[in-house]
This record gives sequence, C-alpha cells and structure tokens, in this order.
Amino acid sequence: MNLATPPFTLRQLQYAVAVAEALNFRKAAVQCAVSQPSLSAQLAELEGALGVRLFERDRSGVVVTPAGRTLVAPARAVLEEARALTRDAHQAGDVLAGTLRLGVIPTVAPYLLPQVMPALRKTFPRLTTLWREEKTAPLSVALANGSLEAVVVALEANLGDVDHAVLAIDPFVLAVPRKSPLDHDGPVGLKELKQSEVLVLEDGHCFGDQAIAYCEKKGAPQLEFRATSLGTLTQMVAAGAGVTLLPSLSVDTEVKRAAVRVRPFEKPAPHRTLALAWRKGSPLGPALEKLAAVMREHTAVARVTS
Amino acid sequence: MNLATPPFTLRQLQYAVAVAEALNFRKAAVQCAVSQPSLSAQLAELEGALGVRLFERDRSGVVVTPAGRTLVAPARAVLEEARALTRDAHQAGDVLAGTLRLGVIPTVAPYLLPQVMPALRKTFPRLTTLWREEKTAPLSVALANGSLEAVVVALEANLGDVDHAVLAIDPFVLAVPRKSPLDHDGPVGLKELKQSEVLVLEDGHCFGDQAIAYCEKKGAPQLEFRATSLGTLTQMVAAGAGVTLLPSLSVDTEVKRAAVRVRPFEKPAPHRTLALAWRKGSPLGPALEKLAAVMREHTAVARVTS
DNA sequence: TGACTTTGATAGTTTCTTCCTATGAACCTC
DNA sequence: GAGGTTCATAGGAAGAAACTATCAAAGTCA
Repeated sequence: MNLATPPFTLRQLQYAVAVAEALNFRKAAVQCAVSQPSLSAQLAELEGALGVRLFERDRSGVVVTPAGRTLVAPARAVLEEARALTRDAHQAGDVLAGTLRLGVIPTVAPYLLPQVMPALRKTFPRLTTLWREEKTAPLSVALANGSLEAVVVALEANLGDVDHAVLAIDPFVLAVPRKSPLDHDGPVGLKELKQSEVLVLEDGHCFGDQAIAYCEKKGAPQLEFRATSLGTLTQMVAAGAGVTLLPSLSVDTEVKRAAVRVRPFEKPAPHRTLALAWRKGSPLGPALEKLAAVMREHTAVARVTS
Repeated sequence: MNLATPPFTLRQLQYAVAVAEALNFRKAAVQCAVSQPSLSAQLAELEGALGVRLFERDRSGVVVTPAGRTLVAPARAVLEEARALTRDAHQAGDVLAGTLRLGVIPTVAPYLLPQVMPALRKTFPRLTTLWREEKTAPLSVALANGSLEAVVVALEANLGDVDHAVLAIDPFVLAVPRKSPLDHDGPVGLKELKQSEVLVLEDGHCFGDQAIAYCEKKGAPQLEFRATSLGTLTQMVAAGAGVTLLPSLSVDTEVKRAAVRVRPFEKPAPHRTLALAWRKGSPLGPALEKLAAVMREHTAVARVTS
C-alpha cells in the first residue's frame, strides 16, 4: 500500500486546535509557546495545503469556518493518537511490557513452561509471551529472520551467531523398565548400557541427536524405531521395549506417568545446556537477560541420584 | 486541555511504516522518494525521540523490534486518519458538502423552509442545513460571533455590515375578515386603512416593525394587543378582531386556514426584501451565493392581485 | 472625537531541520 | 577474495520555522 505523507504537519494541527479553542491567535500562540507570527504563518501554511480557509480573522475575534470545524475534532483525535503511540512505543522499549515472541524446543516446552510461566506473569505483569514450539532448526531460522525475539534451546545444538543466557544444566538419565534386570539402584555404567536396546527420538530433535551421539560413542545399540516425543518414548520403555535417555528436566513429569525407573549415568554424565538465545547485538539483550534470570530462578531440573 | 505536540513528525511515521513494510532501508527510501541517508537520519531521529529502537539493522536484513511492531500499526492509523482529515477539510471548503448552520426569522421560516428544503436537499445532497429560528437581533449576534454561517432576513432590518444575496421581494397585503365591509375586490386605499383597527406582531419581529412603521405613516389606528405569530394574527382577523398586514410569502399557507380575504395595497405597496446574509468577506461567500440562487429559484411569493 | 489598546498580518533575520551526494564499514555471494 | 549488498556517517546546500519589530484596522474609554 502506498501511504503518502499528509500535506501538513502535526505541529500545524496542534496550532489549529489551539486557535479553535482560544479563538484568539495571540493566546493560542502563548499556549503553544511560540510567537504569534509563527503561529499565523503555520496556519496560513496549513490552509494553503488544504486549500481551505479554516478561520475567519476579523480584527475583532476569530471565527471557525465549517471547514475548520470539520478539521478540529479529527485533528484532536490524530494528536491524541500520536501521543498514545509515543507512550506505547516507549513502554514497548521496555520488554517487560508488551509482547515478546519466543521459541522453545519440544523436549523442553512441556516441562519448562509450566514452571516458569507463573513466575514470568507475576514478575512482568504487563508482558505477554507468545510461545512457538519447534525443533531447533526452524527456531533458528525464525530467530534470524526476526519472527521470534528469542528462543529456548540447548547450546549443544548449532545455533549460528547468537547471544545467550544459560538457564540450566540438564543432565541426561537412563529410563529403564520396572522389573527388568536394569531395575536397580546405582549409576549406569558402560556395561549395562551396551546390553540394552536404546529407544531414541525422531530426527531433528537436538536432544535425540545428543542421545544418539552418546550411544554411538559408547557403543550402545539403538532400536530402529523413532518416537515423536519423550512421553511416548517413556511409555515404550515402561512397556519393556527397551531403555531410553531422558533429560532430567522431564523426569518429574514423565516418571509419574509410567512404570519406569530412572538412573543417573556414571560421571562424566551426558547433559545439555539450556539457554535463552537471541540475535547477536539485539537491543533487547539487557531485557532478555532479566527475563532469563527469572526463568533460571524457576527452572527445576530433577536431581536424580540414587 | 493541553495537547502537547508529539515529539515526532508525520514524515517520520511514514518512513517507519515504509521500512516495516519493505524490511529494507533502501527500498523504503525509494518508495518514499527520498535518499536512503535521509530516511536513515529521520528514523534515527524518531528512535531518539521515542527513546526506543524500532529496527534492528543487521547488515543482512532489517528486523522490526517489538517496540517497532507496536508502533507500526497505530502509525499507519494516524497517517490514514490524517489523510482522511485532509479530504474532509477539503470537501468542507465546498459548502455544498458538510454542515451549514443557518438562521431564519419566524415570519419567514414556516413558509420558506417547506418550499426550499426539498430543492436544497436535492441540489446539494451532501449538505446538511441546521436551521435556527430567531428574531433578527439574536440572529445578527449569532452571525457576528460565528455561531451561524448565514441568515435569512429582511434587508429592511438593521443587520450591520454583511454581504447578502436577495431571495425575493415580498409585498405586504392586507388580510380582512370575510363578510366585513372590507371584504371586496380591489387594492386597499388610504381611506379604507384609516377606518380599520390593525393587529400587529409583538416587538422584535422585523415584519411587525415594518407594519407598524407603515401604519403610523399612513395614520392607521393600531390595536394595543400584540400577537406572537402570523398564524394567530390571521386567526384573530378571521374572528373579526380587526385587519392585519401579512407578507405575501405567508398568504398561501395562512389564508387556507382562516376565513379571511387578502387584498393588495395601492402602489407603492409596502414590502420587504428577503435575503440570505453572511459576514462581510466570509470565505463562504461564493458558496452561499450558490445556495441563495437555489433558494431564490424555489421561493414562491403569492401574487395577490384581485 | 481622539488617545490607547488589541487584533492578526507582514518584513527581515537567524537558527534549526532536512535533504542531497559522497564515502565508509560490515556482510553476502560467487 | 572480488564485487555487490547492506545501513551509517560526513559535509554542505536548500528549506522550514522561529524570532523581533512593525503595521493597519478595529474596539475601548475618557
């Protein structure tokens, strides 16, 4: 759409409104904090631009013409709206108010959001957060092209050039079926891992990629089948289909729902680093740091010891 | 109310909208028909004024910040409204559209308005006329102080310094009771007038003043009682209370309703000159002339001959 | 009626704003 | 790494808007 600039300025509108109120050029000029000739000139300009006489200047008193009257009310509205716009933009500069579009990966969203949302709402009551749940790659694209302000991802994934604030270290644990040979205390060692079939997520999940990489390094056999979420994965483990790696973040939620035991890995345990990331140099950086601080404060990663 | 000028210009808003659309300073500059540095400078100015960064300028692509997004939609609205305002003011300059506040004296209103209103509505379909019915003096004040654009009055009254367009010559006639000695054909002469008691309007009606002046000049006796409208006056004549002068304009309406005969005066007959009058030098002058022309065309003054 | 005040318009200057062209630094593409 | 993008910056010319001073016309009051 082609929006041409109106042939007048806001200042001219303001002067016109002032004169319509004062019905006196001098007083209007005083109220606008300019000299009377300046105001006269601007109004003459405005009338010229509109091709319409707005005021009749009798030496004794100013009279608003019909054209003037039709102009004044909308002019006041325009000025008022412009002022409101200033205020809105101003407070939008502070991300703590307004709308923030955020991304989050699927292996984090269902566990993190319920934890942090109440705190965010309470700490930033005037902030609206819109969350988009996608795998890392699409999030990265959305972040780069500006359709998201920030994303919650694992730093171990490839993100390109971003700034970030770490939210939590999220160690991986092994979920094993109840009443299986693996259903006992103590950290998982290499030997046990090798004799299990590991269920993993479908392609594209950074957590799945990490799990696969870990298993390959350790020589653990993977099942061909790929699940679409940590929830289904856990249910499959409970059903005895194999074992799986889970991020500690998900443990509290998933273990409640399934007959599995979770056991930590022997040190050094695999893990991911959850962080809030944004475009490098974004002016929102400082504000996003604050946001991240509140999120970090309320992110509870289950500590699996046993 | 104190409406401060917003700290930015409409041009800056336009540039911001253009950039938000093009997501590219150069293309936006082309669309705004300015050089790219000019646009950059204006946007920097705007951002400074708002204290908020509206766009992130990565060398590869522009991204709108949340503050920018909250600004763009209202900015578009402001620009659109400003444009609409231009159009409205423009067409308000042509009185044939918009609202016109008009005054009319009571001895004209009930007879003239039904005649001219349909024509006005038809000829100027986008014109709204607001009519105020008052005696000459208050109309004159209202005209002077700008609360009316024009008035329909008799030029014989004292109006001060106005421009005008004549609508009609309105000869006076004499209304006499049916079945009275005066109830016969032919113009009214001095002798007949002197032997009648003349009923007149209350003070302030210019028509009443003219009637009284005429009677005094001719030596006709006036009844003390003063009526408040031509209608009641006519009814009193029909009841045999005396005779009265009527403007021809009112004859068609009033004679239908009452048992009176109307007779012309001997030449030179008294009369009034109906005109549309407006403030001297008013920019509406040319338009009001057009309005008057249409009114003149549709003003029917009864021709009383007999 | 004549001095005085008040009205908005005009003239001449000065200051500030906006624009232009030219150029620079960072990034992408080939 | 050459060439073509991107937006930002610098310097200077043109324009807009402000100021002070003054004017002509109309109202006010003695």
